[in-house]
Amino acid sequence: MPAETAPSLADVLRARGLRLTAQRQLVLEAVQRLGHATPEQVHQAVCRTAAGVNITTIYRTLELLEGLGLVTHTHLSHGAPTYHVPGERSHLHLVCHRCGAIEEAPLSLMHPLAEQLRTDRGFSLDIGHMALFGTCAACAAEEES
Amino acid sequence: MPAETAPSLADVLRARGLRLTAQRQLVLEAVQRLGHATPEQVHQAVCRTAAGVNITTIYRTLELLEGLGLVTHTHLSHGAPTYHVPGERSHLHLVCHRCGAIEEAPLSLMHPLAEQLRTDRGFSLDIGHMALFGTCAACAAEEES
DNA sequence: GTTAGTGCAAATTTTTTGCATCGGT
DNA sequence: ACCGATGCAAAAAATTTGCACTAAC
Repeated sequence: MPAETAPSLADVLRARGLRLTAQRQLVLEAVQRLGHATPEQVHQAVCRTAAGVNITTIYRTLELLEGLGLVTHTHLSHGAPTYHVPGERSHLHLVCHRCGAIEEAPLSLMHPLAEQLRTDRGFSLDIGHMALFGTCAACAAEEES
Repeated sequence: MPAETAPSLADVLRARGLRLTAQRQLVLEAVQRLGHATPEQVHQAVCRTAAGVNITTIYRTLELLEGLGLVTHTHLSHGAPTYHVPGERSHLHLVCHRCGAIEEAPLSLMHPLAEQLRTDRGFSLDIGHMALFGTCAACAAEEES
């Protein structure tokens, strides 16, 4: 088990004098399980276990967890922020601007670029989850006709 | 002057039986000039020339222009879609998740990756404008402390 | 003269905020 | 018991839709 990947929620919270609540556990768990999900989707997932949880709490909790470094968000396709656990289930998203399809690709494709950015400008690419936009093979074929 | 970069708005519209209006000209012009801008910013820019233009028209026109391939949108940092002319003023955006800073980098960094994606999976990366997320040098330094 | 395009207002959708209550420590 | 966290309702943003009027063709 990798040492840095498992800072327990309880510990992180306690370290800052924050409280461990069922909602926070559920939200983190949902984000981990879903891989990448919008606040809406997290809400639905959480509600499947604890029906009464308010959407407001989801937003507040996601924001908190992000501040704590336990989750991050990126923007896949259309205006919907999606949250995920850094380093977990890592892969690239190739989002087709034309048909909206999302395919996944191995993260290793990014390594050379990540390396160069770090060397050249000290910028550490978040390669946890990453969205790249373009035109998928199918749509590219159509456009040529 | 590159041949493919200048399909006149009038021509594109006429080809589809659509009408050339002042608003459409102004919106396209604003997107070109601003480089990358949210609907809101486009609205403000347009209103500086033609005060009465409604935000609704901005949304509708951006959608139309995107359908015509004259502009595209991507999501920089926080939930705000930004529109730009494909191939124009091209550069990478490096968005810092921590402090929100956006720095620009030359597009050439992406070429190897773009090449590989096209070869491997037929995916044409939209390298017109592109946002990469991560931690900037300044924030990375802070985090180490 | 036709009919697409625009402006306006209202409806939706998404996210944020204020405040009383509840529950972790 | 204290004070942070939650739920609820309402506010604030952001985006979309319906419809009558204007203007491009």
